[in-house]
Amino acid sequence: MDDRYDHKNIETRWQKIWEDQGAFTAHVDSTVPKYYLLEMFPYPSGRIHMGHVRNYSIGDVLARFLKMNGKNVIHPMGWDSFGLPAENAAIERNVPPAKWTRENIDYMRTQLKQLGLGYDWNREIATCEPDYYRWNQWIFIKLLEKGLAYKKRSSVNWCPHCATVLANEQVEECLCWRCSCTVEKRDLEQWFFKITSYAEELLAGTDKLTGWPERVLTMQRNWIGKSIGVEVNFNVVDTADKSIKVFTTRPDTIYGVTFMSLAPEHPLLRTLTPDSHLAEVRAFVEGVMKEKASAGPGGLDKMEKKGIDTGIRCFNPITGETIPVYVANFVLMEYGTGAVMAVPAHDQRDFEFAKKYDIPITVVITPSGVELDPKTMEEAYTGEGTLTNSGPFDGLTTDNAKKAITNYIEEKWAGEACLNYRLRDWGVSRQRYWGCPIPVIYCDKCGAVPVPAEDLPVLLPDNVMFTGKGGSPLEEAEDFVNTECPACGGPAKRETDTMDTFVDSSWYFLRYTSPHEMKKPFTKEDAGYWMPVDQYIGGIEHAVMHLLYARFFTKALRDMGLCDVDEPFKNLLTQGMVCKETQKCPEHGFLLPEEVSDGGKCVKCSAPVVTGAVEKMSKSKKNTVDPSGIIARYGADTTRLFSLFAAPPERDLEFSIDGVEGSYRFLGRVWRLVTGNIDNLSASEPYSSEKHGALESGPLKDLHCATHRTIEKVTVDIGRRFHFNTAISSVMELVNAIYATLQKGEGIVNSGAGPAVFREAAEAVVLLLSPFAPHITEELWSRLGATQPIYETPWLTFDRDAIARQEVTLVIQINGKVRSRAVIAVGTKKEEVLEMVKKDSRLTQWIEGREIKKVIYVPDKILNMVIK
RNA sequence: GCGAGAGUGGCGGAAUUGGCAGACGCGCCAGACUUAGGAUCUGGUGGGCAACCAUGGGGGUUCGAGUCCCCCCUCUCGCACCA
Repeated sequence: MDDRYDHKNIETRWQKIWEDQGAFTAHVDSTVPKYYLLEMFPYPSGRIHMGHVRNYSIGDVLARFLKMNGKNVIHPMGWDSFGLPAENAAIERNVPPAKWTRENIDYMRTQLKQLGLGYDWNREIATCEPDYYRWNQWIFIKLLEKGLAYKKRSSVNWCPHCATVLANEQVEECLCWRCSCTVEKRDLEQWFFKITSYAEELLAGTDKLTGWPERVLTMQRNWIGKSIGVEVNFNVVDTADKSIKVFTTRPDTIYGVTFMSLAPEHPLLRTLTPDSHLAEVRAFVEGVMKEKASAGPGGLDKMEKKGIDTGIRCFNPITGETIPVYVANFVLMEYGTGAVMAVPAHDQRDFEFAKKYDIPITVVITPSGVELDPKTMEEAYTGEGTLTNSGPFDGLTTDNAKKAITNYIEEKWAGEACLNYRLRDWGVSRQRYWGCPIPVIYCDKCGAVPVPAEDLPVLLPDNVMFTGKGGSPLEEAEDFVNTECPACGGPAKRETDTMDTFVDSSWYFLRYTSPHEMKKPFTKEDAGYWMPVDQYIGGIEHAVMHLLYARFFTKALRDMGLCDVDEPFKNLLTQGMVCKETQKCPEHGFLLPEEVSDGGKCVKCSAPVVTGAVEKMSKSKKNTVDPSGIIARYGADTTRLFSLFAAPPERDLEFSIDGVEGSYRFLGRVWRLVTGNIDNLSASEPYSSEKHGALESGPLKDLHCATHRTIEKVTVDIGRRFHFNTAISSVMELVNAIYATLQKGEGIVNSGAGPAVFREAAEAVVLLLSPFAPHITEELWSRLGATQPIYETPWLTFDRDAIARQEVTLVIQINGKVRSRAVIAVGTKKEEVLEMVKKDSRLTQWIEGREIKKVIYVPDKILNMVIK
């Protein structure tokens, strides 16, 4: 008997069959409902990690399930293959980035195939290939024509270590998101995409994305940061036409303004500060700048609020009062107008500031029933209330006053209502080599000229030097830089910046629909059929940047007439992280498993090793697991099954080798169930009541019922809830039930309808398990005599009659405590149940001599008697 | 500080609509087969001798609460001087 579960053979064989037969090739077919399933494509870093395994296993379960359910599934895969690591490899190991990247892609593609993932590899794309990035450039030029791409000099975040510009989103608490070194400010000419033009639509869209997790939507709303308010001009005293513009969301408090605060970077400080205060203001501003630069991570919020009087005075346009203008360290130049009208009574920051510098506090909002006294107030009152000390507006509620005072300000030409967004335009320039060249040529006569569409792509030159000295290698590539002006033919120079790699990933899902199109990024027909992505799956780390940019691109492309979708991703699933416990030596820090001896000692110093917290797998914590090793030892099916069984997709997954063993054991159990009974199973066809007659009560009927219940549960769990862990557990239960039936006696499955019911159950196990463990199930399916592979086999439907029970166990409670159970016919009436209860000996001790005050009866479920 | 999510056996996790808490798996215990077992199969396994007690803690609603309401604690994530 050498028919053991040989995962290696089975998996390579079926992977070849799927590939040879083009099992997962997708074609447009308007007669079949389409389903676009997409997982975030990986950066080709060299090897896949457990996070990929999890992400792609989740996707593959859905792809296979939906295909079996009659959907025309498109399930593509590709490579987000521009980016820094390739360049670092070039600097450190002298490998050209293109070579390094392509080799990584080849290796990782093999790894993905080893997992048995059902991708349409005909649609594979790599963003670093010219036939992809030429369309990046094409779109860039379109954006330029539409006024959605522009260049401006601006202060940017500069990472000295990575020698590049970072987007705001790539800066976390003043540190570079990749290398964690302190980010500096630099002034550079940068290309920007005008995402702010779409701020309102991007925000409004968050209310329509009902298939997205609420927290992702919240993060995007926060990021867009819309606020409704007024810009108000405060005229400067002793000048004819100078004014300072402030932005406020609280026009209702304008009668309470007692001073104004400017950001230290505010340009008017230079021109308006009187000579008498100039030296003092300059010293203060310089001090604050220094402090900000050295504050480091999270330092800003800990900085003490301070400021000084600039000597400038201006008029409150509504009250006509003269107020002092301060410069304050907590006012942000980046937000609003960089100037704030200060209302100490109703803003906590202004309150603290006013207390510190003895500035008057005027109360203009009265909360209901409380009189505020500026002398005794200990904090600002920021809530709603009724206006007071506000001239004609006294007595209005805050809400009404906002509207009324805004109108009044507009009537007096003192300002206008406006919306303000925290969202900034998207800076896309990167001083890097391994990215998509920005298709612009600079000519002394004609200025910045876009490269004509027929000259695309602007190819990345491969004869460049990597010195690692900072700056872009493209700047040194003279063949690349020196060119002709497309407009006048004169000598000109190319833009040497490349695009942020988030540009690449902002439309790749559209390219998948027309991966071989030569004349356009994609065709309207293909996109029209396949888009939007029905289900997108990926990590929560992309909640803001990638997903917001992709939404922006989709809308911009729509407005260029290239496609008809408003939102690219209908449903979004953010999977949890893959974690594992860490091991730590007090002396040597985190340890690899091989650095821990059998006795739990550090191999370097013999100190006892502490098993630390369960944390996200990362190289620095030395708690990673290479999926290749797991696949080699246990097989792809086991690896997939484990990563789907140990936790629901959206939660974190804790890796455990014992759990992997458990999954492997289960597959072995399924294997033996089918192969060990193959003669019996082959001799029959699945049970049907017409052919085999109705089943009498007993083990066979129970097994038939369990089979159909499992079909129902797995169908719902995969299709509606994405709870693969419970789907798998219910298949395990069915397997247990089959074994238990076999245990009850050989005769049961050998005679009468036995073989048919057994076959039906075994087929259900194989088919229901197939999205999770596709190889072993294909193998067993063919051994069961199937002529059609599982991926072409329809999903199982369940028989309502088989599930319907004739009898149920009724729980009988006394005062809410379970005291007995009774098997009753479905639909038994309350009176009949009460009759039975009276005869139940387990209940007499509770009921006898007591008064039954109340009886609650939930048919077929529970009977609760309240007694005294 | 604001917002979101979570807290259930020794562990990962079930419980879909307020109705038997702990499915399924891991681990552990016992047994069977066996030269052997890290294979396989079978049984047991929240705590407590029991009545009973148990879903982070405390109140409440209800015949009945892991599930609903109020207060509090802890953890994770996101945002954070946003005017």
